[in-house]
Amino acid sequence: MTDDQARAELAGEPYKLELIGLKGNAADAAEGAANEVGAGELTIYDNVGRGGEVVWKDLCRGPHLPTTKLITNGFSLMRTAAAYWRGSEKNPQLQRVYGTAWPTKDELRAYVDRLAEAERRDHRKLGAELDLFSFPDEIGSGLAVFHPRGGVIRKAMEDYSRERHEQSGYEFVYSPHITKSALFETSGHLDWYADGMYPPMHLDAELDDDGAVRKPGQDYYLKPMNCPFHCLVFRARGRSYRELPLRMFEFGSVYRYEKSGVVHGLTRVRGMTQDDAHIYVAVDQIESELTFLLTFVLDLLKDYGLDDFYLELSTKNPDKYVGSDEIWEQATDTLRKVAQDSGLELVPDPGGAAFYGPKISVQARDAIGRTWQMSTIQLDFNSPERFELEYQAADGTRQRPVMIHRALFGSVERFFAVLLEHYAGAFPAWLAPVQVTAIPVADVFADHLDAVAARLRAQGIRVEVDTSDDRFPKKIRNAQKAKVPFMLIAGEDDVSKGAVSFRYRDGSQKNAVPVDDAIAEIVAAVRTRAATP
RNA sequence: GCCGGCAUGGCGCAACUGGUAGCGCACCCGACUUGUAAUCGGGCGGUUAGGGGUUCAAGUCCCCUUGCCGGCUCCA
Repeated sequence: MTDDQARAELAGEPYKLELIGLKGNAADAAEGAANEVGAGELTIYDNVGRGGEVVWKDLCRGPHLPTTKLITNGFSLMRTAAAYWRGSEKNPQLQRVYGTAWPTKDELRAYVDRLAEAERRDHRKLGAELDLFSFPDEIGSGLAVFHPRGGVIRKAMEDYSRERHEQSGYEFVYSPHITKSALFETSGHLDWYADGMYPPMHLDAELDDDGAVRKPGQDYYLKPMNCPFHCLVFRARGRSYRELPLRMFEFGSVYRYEKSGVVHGLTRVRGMTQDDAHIYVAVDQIESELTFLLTFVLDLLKDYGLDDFYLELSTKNPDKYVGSDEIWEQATDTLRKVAQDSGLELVPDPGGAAFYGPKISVQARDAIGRTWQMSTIQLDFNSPERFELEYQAADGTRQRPVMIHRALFGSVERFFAVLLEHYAGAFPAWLAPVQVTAIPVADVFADHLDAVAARLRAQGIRVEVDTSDDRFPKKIRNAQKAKVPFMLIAGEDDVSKGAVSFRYRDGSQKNAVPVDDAIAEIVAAVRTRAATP
């Protein structure tokens, strides 16, 4: 039908009238509205009740099912929520009702099961159950504390990361949590991202009795990023081309004032620690350094147990960038080449780049097939300029380095959450907060296990002997609930043979294992960093 | 930030249309000394997130604040 006919039919529906007005509008199509209204003829479908009467009618490109009876078996309403009209927060909100429809009841059930599985693995729930971390209200939204058990995991994660960075030629730096506003004026963050920062701490000016300024007032900010500090480290003395690539690494804690509605467990927080590195390279080193870096990143992620990746290439947002088009193009081409050479799937993300340069991000699929954005590798032509970074080249000229930002975990908190959900709390032995629980069948056998535990501890294994007043089956249950990878059990039989019974987290068991063998197996399992059933 | 929902001991929950907060687990004490996911008994613990209001009376009703959950938007 024509637009006018449609307007007449839907005269009482302001939003529908707006859609009719958008039909075929090229400008809106470019913004993604093309999916809402096609450019062809308008069609309106009548939705008919049991008696054949028209219950309501709606614009729809169609086609429609002749009857909803077809899907009543696999249909379920899931939830309701508010959504902005046409996806813009400037527009009014409408109530959106979410439903899901499947060809069969079984497929619906499978879908609902997947949701239930994701809920079972929810890191917020596991974090409380396993006593890993919490978000006390008194501290504030999006600000976590790690409990001892979570702290052990986090320390193991960080220790291994440090070890690998050290082997790969990174140097460790440290920077403060707050800084005068001047630093973020230089970096440009106050211009672009002041809204995302915690508001400043004002220090008032100090005046002499005669009113002269003795000490000017000052604004201090919590840092939302580490890069400006690293640039200052670079600039702290003259640099030579011989030092490049110069790789600076820091577990840097940053604070970002995320909007109240977006904080979520450990995956979206207001205070976090980034495993942040900034690499300063000469222009002709970009490609080789990126290749080296991507290999490093993927290898390390694999060691933490993620092995299913694809890459995303985020390119220039035409409304939000600095630097010349030429250098953007060149950098984007280099990133694309390195990504393609990796052999991984490459997905474009047009307009997704930061204002200062394009990036590659590594997306990882977890144990139940969900994807998480993990590491990012970003090129930055802007910061070296703003901070006037220079090095002396072989020919004696002064050159400007290019900066590469990269975070491998993204943030330690977020990576912690991803691993917690990936493993559903059953961390591999090297990360498990308690690696071995030793359980005597009766108190009299505890000495035997104490001796075994002492030997394990000497090898750096985290082991506890359960000498509580609980009865034996309860102790098994407790260790099982805590998802401890290995249980060593000793009763009369084991003690008389100088052995232990070796129970795994999956419930399987080997009896009469000589103590030496049990210790060797545990030490080996921890050192290989392999997943533990 | 926006829309909607929610907030009861550490955790999970209960308390009819307003009528002086209960249970399980955890924790503490005692008994039991046990062969593979919960031994028994006793006890501690809450001014019902915080503040204000309505009422003879508020966990229950109203308002504000804080926080959480589901989305939207955002994510340097």
